[in-house]
Amino acid sequence: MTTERRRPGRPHRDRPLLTRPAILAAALELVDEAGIGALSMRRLAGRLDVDPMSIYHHLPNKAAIVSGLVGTVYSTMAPVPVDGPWAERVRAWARAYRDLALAHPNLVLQIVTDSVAASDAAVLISEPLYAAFDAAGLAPPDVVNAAGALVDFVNGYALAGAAAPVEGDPMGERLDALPPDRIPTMRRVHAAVAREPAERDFFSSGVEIIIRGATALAAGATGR
Amino acid sequence: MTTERRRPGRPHRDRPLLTRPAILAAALELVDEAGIGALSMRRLAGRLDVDPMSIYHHLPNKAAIVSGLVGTVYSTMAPVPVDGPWAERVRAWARAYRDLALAHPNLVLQIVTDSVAASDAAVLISEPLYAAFDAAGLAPPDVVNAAGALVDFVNGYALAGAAAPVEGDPMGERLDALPPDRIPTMRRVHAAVAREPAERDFFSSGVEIIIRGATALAAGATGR
DNA sequence: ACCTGAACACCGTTCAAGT
DNA sequence: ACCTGAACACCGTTCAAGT
Repeated sequence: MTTERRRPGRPHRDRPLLTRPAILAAALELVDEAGIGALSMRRLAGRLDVDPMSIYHHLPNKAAIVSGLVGTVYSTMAPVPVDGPWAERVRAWARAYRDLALAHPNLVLQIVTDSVAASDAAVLISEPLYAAFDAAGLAPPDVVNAAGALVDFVNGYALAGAAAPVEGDPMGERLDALPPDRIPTMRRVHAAVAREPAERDFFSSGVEIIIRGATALAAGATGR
Repeated sequence: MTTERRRPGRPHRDRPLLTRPAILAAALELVDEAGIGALSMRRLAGRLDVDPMSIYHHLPNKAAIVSGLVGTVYSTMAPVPVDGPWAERVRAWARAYRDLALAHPNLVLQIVTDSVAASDAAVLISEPLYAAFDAAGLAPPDVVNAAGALVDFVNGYALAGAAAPVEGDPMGERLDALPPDRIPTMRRVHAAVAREPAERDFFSSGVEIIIRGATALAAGATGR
């Protein structure tokens, strides 16, 4: 009935107790459940039932764990169609990237930061988006600018969605608390929207704005 | 010649040694110089030549220091014209907000996160942007969507600019390091841009895309 | 009211010691 | 090669004690 005490030394197994995937899986669970602040080497080790220092034999440091986590999440991005109407492919890419980010709200900050730091994994997932804007007939600089604008928009959106999950009408309450004369337009506009909610959601509208803006920009650049 | 030793007790002055603004100013210096990771109560106290615990008499905790910092930065946003062509006002707002964020690269993450968490200060600065899109004649839902898309874009852009300051052609090198068959479009597009750099910078293009997209969306919604 | 200093419960990481 | 455990240099914050 005595709890077995772990002893140092190489484990007598053909397979080691600890593996990189097992560590990352436990870390992702921890972050999903308790937030990025709860991810510490000691807590993670506790969850794996192992000495904190054992982890360092598989991942060099905590930063490597976090970027490993982000890489794992990138690898779950849903596939995007490689043919069909280009605008539909842009929409599909935006949805897939957003879903990836929002699947792990506690990791959004790291996902977004890594995406803008342009790690290999982050660069790779952008290819279908470039291909879609390229298929639209945009000139190379326009492809880069349109894809960048869309990525930045989704990054900003994901950050907002994760930081301030919407319940009821928090924006309305917040606006009511501020001095009316400082934000007349915001109050009026928000009141109008509250009376008659928009038929298209905020995310889709942002994507549509960028799709139409990119085509307009390209048309204008080539002389209309 | 002996360095004077600090003694506990209320200081015999008409003005206290420590004030909230003095603490925030020292904290901002610390963050600007050494990064957000260098901001600790002990280091900050050292810089103020004070016991770490003294700070807690002016700010309740470290989180309050960080949000105080963000608030200070918001308060430095350059004014945006309240009349003139609406698109020009949108451009001016975007530049002012971007400049605010990039003025303190080590604080960008906090600025952006706070902006999406919609603190009072973050809401207040958006009023001129709403006013500009309202002046453009957009319907209320379109105003909200266009302003949101622009804010999210600039947030994403600022994050990218701070996380990966561009030197030389890092994107080109990164693309060269990846398997060519995985990113054919990105390679081709980037090579074309490298040969003939775009005349308009990435940030301005993003803003322009959103301005044009918003007007196109509004025109389409009203039946044309 | 405002400042100090010891103490508590944590961190990430290095290093030597086990098998 | 892989796991352990003590140790080092940090954290944020509470609490009692000074004036």
